[in-house]
Amino acid sequence: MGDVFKALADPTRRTILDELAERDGQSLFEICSRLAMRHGSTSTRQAISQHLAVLEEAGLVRSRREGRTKIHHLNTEPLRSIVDRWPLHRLKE
Amino acid sequence: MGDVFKALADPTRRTILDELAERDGQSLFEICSRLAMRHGSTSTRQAISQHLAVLEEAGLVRSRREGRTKIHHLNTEPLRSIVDRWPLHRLKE
DNA sequence: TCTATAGGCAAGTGGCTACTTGCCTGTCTA
DNA sequence: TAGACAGGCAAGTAGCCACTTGCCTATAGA
Repeated sequence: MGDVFKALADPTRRTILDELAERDGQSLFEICSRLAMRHGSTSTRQAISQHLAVLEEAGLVRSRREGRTKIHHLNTEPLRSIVDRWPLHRLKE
Repeated sequence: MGDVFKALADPTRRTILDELAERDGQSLFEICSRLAMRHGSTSTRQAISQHLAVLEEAGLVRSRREGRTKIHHLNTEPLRSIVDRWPLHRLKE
């Protein structure tokens, strides 16, 4: 299991999570084109592919094969480890 | 303002936040010794100092001077940007 | 079957970053 | 005021990481 925090450290990977949060279940090429169109990304397919691998290692993205395409899904459950680790409940003191 | 995610990417920095969460308001030397004693850290004073600077840049640590010592406080408010960014409310679906 | 499509694998490269090292500044106390 | 104590500054180094490049595998459709 990869490091969730390290996976989140890269801005491109965070944008990928944004994109999947907006439209879940995209293929690699869909993510590439939508990232370029809507987020002004210049990353190549290989770069995105490697980023997705890191996100998958960290458990933030799950994927399933469908023929020759690979569908990617967002999984925010690992983020709970961040929320639970430090006390967030100090609103006003 | 520094990058909160990048600040959290380093395990040593996360341990510093753990330590401050347990006992808030410590000096640099206190953090150093307690990190070595209780967390098995081997980091030098300078390393810790630089980590604290990164955490302060990210707003996760606030500090105030008290004579020749510098007291460090935990500030978890920047963590909210992580929690609010992606939908955490998918418990079972 | 041939070709286009969707994606994977692996080596190489440049830049960032954590850490070290050495020295310096400011503050308290005897 | 001298020395100990708390911390800062800055240059250098080594390892990691994002990205590229080139080639390969597998599936779908004509």
